[in-house]
Amino acid sequence: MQRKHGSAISLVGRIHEAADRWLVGELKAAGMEGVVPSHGDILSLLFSRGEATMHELAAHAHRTKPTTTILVDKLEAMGLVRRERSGEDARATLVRLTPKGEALRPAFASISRRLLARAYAGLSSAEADALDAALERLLANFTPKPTTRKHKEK
Amino acid sequence: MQRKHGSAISLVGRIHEAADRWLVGELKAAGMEGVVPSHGDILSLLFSRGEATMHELAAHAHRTKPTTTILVDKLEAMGLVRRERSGEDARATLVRLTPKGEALRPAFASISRRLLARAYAGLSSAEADALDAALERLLANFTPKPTTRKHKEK
DNA sequence: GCAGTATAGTTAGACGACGAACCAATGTCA
DNA sequence: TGACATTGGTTCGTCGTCTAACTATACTGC
Repeated sequence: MQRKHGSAISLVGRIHEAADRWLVGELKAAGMEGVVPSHGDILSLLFSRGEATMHELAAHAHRTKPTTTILVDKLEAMGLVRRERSGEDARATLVRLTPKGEALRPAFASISRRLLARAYAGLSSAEADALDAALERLLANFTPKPTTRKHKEK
Repeated sequence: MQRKHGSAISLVGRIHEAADRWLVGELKAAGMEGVVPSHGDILSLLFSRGEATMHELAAHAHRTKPTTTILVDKLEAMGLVRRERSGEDARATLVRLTPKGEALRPAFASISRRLLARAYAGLSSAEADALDAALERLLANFTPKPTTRKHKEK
């Protein structure tokens, strides 16, 4: 009996951890010591949208609201973002980049680019596409709620 | 430039989390409330080897030694394993299954089997092989070079 | 208007994991 | 033989994350 396929889940866990470690190192090297991948997800939405509510940030980072509170607390303490009460809905908090946060945009873009380059290194374009498709499938296989939502963009 | 081909890292993180949640649920359903995937890695080595040192368990579970100490503490508190001082090397601790731990073997095998079935569901055998190969590649891409530990040149 | 419910966000407590520092036993070698 | 380095494990403090419970504001139907 040859070694059968079946290591995907274990590999996925290890890739996740290795990529996170790599990211933390790059962020630190770029002068963002203590910034962690989830902070990156927060910032990434702000870079593309300008402002966002805690709720939107949580959804984009795939983190819970309490976690998002803590993440934004830290970014605020680092002076990278600021909170602002929404005028339209007094319950909502709008988070926005400070100039200091905005200044990180290029470093972030560079790290993102290098992350992908490193991840897909050694794979042909076709292999990369097949990988993405297979991973989407795996995720769907483990996602409890079948949202039955069609992919609009693929 | 067509979009896409670049979500692998994000997907990997989400698959990892989703699979962990699924596993925790299955373990709980099998009467192992509070047992977590890393505990499963510990037990899995014991099922196949009979006994192991803390060091070996840590390596197999891809966890640090302090973490492994805590993991084994809990399994011991649950009565699933016991520690034993090694006769050959008084520094080493041998961990072994208790009868109660041994009794979990079939439930564990079932969960493992269903984990893989679920993960690879919807993929052909060729696709599954390609996925495994691509994931091995990704992991290698992020694994700090263990080979040349001398001066590195880029 | 107001009661009941839903939504935005925070606080509190728990847990898994890690790095640093530590102790104890073993190995090395002059 | 004895000093020093190495290895096996644990303790301590911290971090990121989660769930549950809480506050405050908004919405809805009568």
